[in-house]
Amino acid sequence: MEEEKKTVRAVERALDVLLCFASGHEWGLTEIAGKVGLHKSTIHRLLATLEDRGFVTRDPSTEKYRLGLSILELSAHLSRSDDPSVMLLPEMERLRDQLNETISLYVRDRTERVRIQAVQSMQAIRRVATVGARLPLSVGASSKVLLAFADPGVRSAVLTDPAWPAQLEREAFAKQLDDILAAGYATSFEEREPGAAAVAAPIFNRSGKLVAALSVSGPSNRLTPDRMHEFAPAIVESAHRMGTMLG
Amino acid sequence: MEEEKKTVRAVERALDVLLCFASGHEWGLTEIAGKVGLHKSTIHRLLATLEDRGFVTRDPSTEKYRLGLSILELSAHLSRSDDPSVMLLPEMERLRDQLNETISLYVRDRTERVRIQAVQSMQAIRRVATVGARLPLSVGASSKVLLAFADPGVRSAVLTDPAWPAQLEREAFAKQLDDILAAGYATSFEEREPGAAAVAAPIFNRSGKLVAALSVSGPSNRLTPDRMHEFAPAIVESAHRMGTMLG
DNA sequence: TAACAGGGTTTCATAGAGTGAAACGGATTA
DNA sequence: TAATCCGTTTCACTCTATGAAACCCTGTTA
Repeated sequence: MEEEKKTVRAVERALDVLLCFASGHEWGLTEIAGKVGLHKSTIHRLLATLEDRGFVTRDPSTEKYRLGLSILELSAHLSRSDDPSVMLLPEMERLRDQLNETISLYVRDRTERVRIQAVQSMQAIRRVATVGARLPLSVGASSKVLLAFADPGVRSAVLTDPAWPAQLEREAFAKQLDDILAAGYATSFEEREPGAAAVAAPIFNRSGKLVAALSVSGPSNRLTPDRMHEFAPAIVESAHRMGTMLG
Repeated sequence: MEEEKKTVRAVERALDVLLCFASGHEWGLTEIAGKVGLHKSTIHRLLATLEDRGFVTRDPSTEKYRLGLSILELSAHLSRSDDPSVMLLPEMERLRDQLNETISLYVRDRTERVRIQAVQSMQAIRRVATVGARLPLSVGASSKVLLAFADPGVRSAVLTDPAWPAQLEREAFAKQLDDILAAGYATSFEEREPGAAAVAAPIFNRSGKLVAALSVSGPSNRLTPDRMHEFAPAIVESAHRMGTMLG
């Protein structure tokens, strides 16, 4: 049962160090060593390398490490003109203006989902959504959309992943996904965060492949279950229109 | 004369692979191997590692590599609330509205400068500036500001850097920097790019340390030398106001 | 149809690169 | 002055990253 990994350990470790900065923006060397479970001297060398290439910098005042400008440089080249997160922005803004709630766009990345675009509601009480956030695929309306409408192979692969939460009853969850598949959209009510609710619909490209989930989220007192089902047709239609904009 | 490098070679190479994506967004394995000068199999392993951690992905259609969503995740945590690029945005927009030219914010990163923020002119013909761009420190108004007002140690270190363009006459350049230091701002006319001109002024934080250069740039027929000197006081004043906003 | 070319993938022996324990140094606090 | 708590440096050992070569595709040329 030998798992042949064709990866480079030192690089894996360095990238794990970088990923520490996905939660919180400033860490000391020892803190990072604790987080990734490696010896101080190892982290020291990795950080020196990352710093040399501009991926991290040391804050002059606090002496702690933070992300460097190379990340900025790379992120500038992330979105291309045919990128969904750019192409779909106008339609997202239109939908936001129509419903006046926060609109997010999620894609699946292995066994998680990533928010690749968001436009905020204008209301005083609103869902605040940061682009780039990485969330579990096990809860939330968009998660269920990303699983329900995925290729069957993807769905079963994710559900049988060892990292999948064990307490979640697979039978019931799979049943729920089938219902969503039939309904064409998903809702969640205080599922991931108390006080928050969301409706999500799938976006397919022209060749019928699931590319993203479009979600409308807000406080649960405004987005009641009734209200969400009322919104659903508009969201499904908007998601459909977005699909036709993609290759 | 052994330079003791305390960095990790494999990680350096992996980061160099990532930095390939700072120019152009899509590369094949062999192309990358050519760019960084390593063997195909080495690049293959490094890319597999980067892909495993979500730093690159393969485009399903073209089979080429491009940046992954982990970059997006990290870039979301780049700008903090006390980040100049966020703090100074309103004032940059105000200045743009006043002069109706493109406004950029540059910081020095070792022997280069990086555009950390930009707001575009509304005119039909305008300077288009992408955030994150990395430019040489040897030409352009902002470059000269970043050097002229830097600590003397920094200035001489950069000017004597082996990578500094040899044809540039150091004497004359140093003289020019001193003039800029006296004037309080710098201009450049078709210096880096034909048809483009710029004025730049230094931004100091409350403790008097140079933190960034504020630049106004546009087509050289609008930004004539005369016009730039006319604009200068407004730009210097705006830069000064920005400085008071920073810690 | 065979030969070729140009991408990506896999294997493998070898050297030398990365590793972590421990010791060191420099702050800050008791 | 002792005691912490970081970050830095050193060093012997082992394991890991390396690149040459061979291999596998798919598409192109003769």
